[in-house]
Amino acid sequence: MTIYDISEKAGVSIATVSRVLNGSDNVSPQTRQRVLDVIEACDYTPNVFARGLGLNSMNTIGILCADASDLYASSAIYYIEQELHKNNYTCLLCCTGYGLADKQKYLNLLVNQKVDSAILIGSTFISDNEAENEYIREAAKDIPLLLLNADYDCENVYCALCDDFKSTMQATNFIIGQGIEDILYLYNSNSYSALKKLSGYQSALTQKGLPLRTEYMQHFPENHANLTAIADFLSALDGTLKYDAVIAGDDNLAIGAMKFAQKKGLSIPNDLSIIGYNNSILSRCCEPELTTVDNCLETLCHHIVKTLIGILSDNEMPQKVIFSGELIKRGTTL
Amino acid sequence: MTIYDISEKAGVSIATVSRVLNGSDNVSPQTRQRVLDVIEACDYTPNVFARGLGLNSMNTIGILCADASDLYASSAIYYIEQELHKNNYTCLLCCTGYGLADKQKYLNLLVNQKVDSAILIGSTFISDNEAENEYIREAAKDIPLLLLNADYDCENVYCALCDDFKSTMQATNFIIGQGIEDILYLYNSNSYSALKKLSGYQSALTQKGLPLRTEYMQHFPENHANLTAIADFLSALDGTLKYDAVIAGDDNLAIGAMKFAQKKGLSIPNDLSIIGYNNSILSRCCEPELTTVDNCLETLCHHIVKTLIGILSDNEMPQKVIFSGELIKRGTTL
DNA sequence: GTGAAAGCGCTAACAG
DNA sequence: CTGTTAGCGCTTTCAC
Repeated sequence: MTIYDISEKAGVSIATVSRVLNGSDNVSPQTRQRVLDVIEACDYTPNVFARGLGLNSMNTIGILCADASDLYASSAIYYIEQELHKNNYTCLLCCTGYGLADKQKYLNLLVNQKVDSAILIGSTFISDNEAENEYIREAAKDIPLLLLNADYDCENVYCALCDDFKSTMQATNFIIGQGIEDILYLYNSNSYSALKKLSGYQSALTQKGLPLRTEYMQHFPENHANLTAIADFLSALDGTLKYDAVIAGDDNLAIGAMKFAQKKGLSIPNDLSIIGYNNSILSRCCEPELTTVDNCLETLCHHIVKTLIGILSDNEMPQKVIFSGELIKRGTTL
Repeated sequence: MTIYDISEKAGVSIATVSRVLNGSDNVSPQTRQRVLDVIEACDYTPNVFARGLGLNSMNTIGILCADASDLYASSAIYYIEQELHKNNYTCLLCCTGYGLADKQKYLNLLVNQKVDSAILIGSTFISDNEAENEYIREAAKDIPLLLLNADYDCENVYCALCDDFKSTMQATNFIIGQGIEDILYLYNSNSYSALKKLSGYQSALTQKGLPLRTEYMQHFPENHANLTAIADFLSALDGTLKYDAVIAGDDNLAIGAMKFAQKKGLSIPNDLSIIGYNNSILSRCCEPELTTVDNCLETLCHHIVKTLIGILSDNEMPQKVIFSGELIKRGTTL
């Protein structure tokens, strides 16, 4: 069933059918209805490939994430897909992993697949080593790029992010406000956003006249889904370092810290305060529940899709929007 | 840059370029190399839409899930995407939600998008009310459908599943073996797989001569991501029902039961044993860690993609494969 | 082993 | 308001 069949049955030309299909005004109501009836009767749907070839677009948006099973990414994917679907876009999903070469390959693949745009989830796609961002600049020459929770200044690249610096600073201040000065910062990535958080931690300490001690900023080098490994990592540190609170770069790390504390017999929050980040489901499934930062993921996702639709409709859109996170106080802090 | 440009620069016809591009044998080594050099030099990539139009395929597989942020779905998506990518397929992701109408619309959308096949994640897509599966049969007329953890007998529909009946029966037997007879079964869905689990629970009881009491099979009607609501649900039941163990249809529900127990001051597993399902990250982030069923998701995903590739290569493939789950004993059982 | 040419099914000038 | 027609860029017979 093609546009030719429909045009024949409706007694019009294919151009008219195409007009009806694309909602053009230049069709008389009667003709339009006749065509619509035939389309309906035949249950006809235009061939998307032919349409794509003609329009040079298939209304597809690429979604890039390192790992779709990661809690942050999977929630983002869900929100984004919902919104894109409402706007008649289809989602091409790619899980790149954390290696630069694969990120490049995948983004390039999306460009070649002629997606209308790509959304990159998480700051892992932006490095503080500018040379490693070359692939972003390159892709942005072809399609608009939307970064979720990453900050990068480049033409045709749009960012929506949570102010991780401020949130982490607030979290740290909250701990300091309770008279705790020995605070371990635990992180897992060197992405832009991870470094912002770290720097928020540092600023809070500095502002209060507390010393910056590098041994109190620990980088956990493995996958944060391995909770036991996180606990073991802290155990290995034990004895060398004395601290009364842990601020973690994400909820997984914080849960790892809880496991460490439980193994060591520490009472939370009395002996050890813990703050996570992301307000993921993990923060609600432990006991006590985890104090964490809500980085307004849903808001960010809605915003990013709205921006995307704007761009694709040739509207001028802001290149960067920053939302504020919120500290959710639960049972792991006093 | 089109195939015409390449053919011109290489001094051959477009047919020859096309042959090189598609790995046809009928090209002399010298010509092939000359063409490849030009392609390389120009960084040329064929237009996917034109290719799609000619071949009636863009090497795309649809992935359907109810909710991509669900732990089970997000892991499945990750595994599947990896495998498909290795086989040069691209993934179109759709999150349908749990309503039948939306599932239908989305599956139909995928067919119209001319995906080569669709993978449906989770048994939510199959109902025990046969009329509601009509959309599956319909779509299967156009493209092969692969069901992950659902069982449905229909031409062009292939299933890979974990034997949820057996696993739940084993879990129940394990509890009974500890002398516990009052076992609450908590579930959240009426999907095929959910009913299989329930029936595994029942069979275990029956085999041991224990009574089947409907009030001991509780259906939690809300979203299982709301852990507090699960705990509240059990609290509301409190007093009307006496039980010493909870077997849950998934880890979320089990965590909800843990929260209930903790609120009530019950000691786990001494006062209450709890078993979850899926071996998700939730099962490892609580204290004590959750005894749960590993339903070999990764294996299922690998298998399903292998099957898919086989089908698309016109090989005869098994329509149904069943793997066995495994009870992972952790701290919430004796 | 290679080229010419006819599609694939649609969109969008352009003409009327 | 409607029809004719020329692409879009590729695959694939069919000749040579």
